[in-house]
Amino acid sequence: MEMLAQALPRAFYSRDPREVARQLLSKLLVRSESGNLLAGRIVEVEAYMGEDDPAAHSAAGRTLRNAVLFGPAGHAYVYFIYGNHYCFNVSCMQEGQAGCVLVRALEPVEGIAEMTARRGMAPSTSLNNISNGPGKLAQALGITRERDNGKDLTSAESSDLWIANDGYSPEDIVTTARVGITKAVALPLRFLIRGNLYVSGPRNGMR
DNA sequence: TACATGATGCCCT
DNA sequence: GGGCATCATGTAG
Repeated sequence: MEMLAQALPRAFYSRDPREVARQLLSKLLVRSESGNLLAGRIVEVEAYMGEDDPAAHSAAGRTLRNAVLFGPAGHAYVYFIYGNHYCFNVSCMQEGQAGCVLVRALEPVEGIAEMTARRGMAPSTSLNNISNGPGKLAQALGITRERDNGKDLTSAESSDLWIANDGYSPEDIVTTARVGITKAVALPLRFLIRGNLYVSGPRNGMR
């Protein structure tokens, strides 16, 4: 699996977050950890549009925290939220323009025992409770702001975190409103694989 | 320097 | 289905 998988190039991310979001479905998010691989298939994402999107961290312009969003595409934007959780995003667009994709859920593929342990769950934990949410998947892959914010995701050689294409693509994509935000709540910018068992909470537009 | 808030998850009822 | 932990960041004062 890993041998055939190729890291997605920067050009993949250098475009509209809505397009990047849809194209990221079924790709692999991979962590290399002292010789071991932790990997999950991306099954749910959300697009954040930059300065025109009131719900985006970049809405009020560049700050110290969100600087990665204004840099080159294909880099990790990781932030700490609610005093407990990390959220993992990929920067999009050209340098100078914000915009990103939040990865909200993964289908566990590789290193499942390790991911389960990192989540503090029993080995018998159901597979669909390991990485079905942005905070959960960050914990499962050991993603933190300190370790990963700003990291280049386009190379498996120079980074221990990247996104790979192993040839899969979703049969059907469901589009819904985004989850957990208070501004621009109605925009249809959440995308998930139809019928997938590993997505977070709401499997349709209702919540 | 102080304060309000949040792209969540878990536990309780 | 609802309450709440917990803290980094940004903005106001």
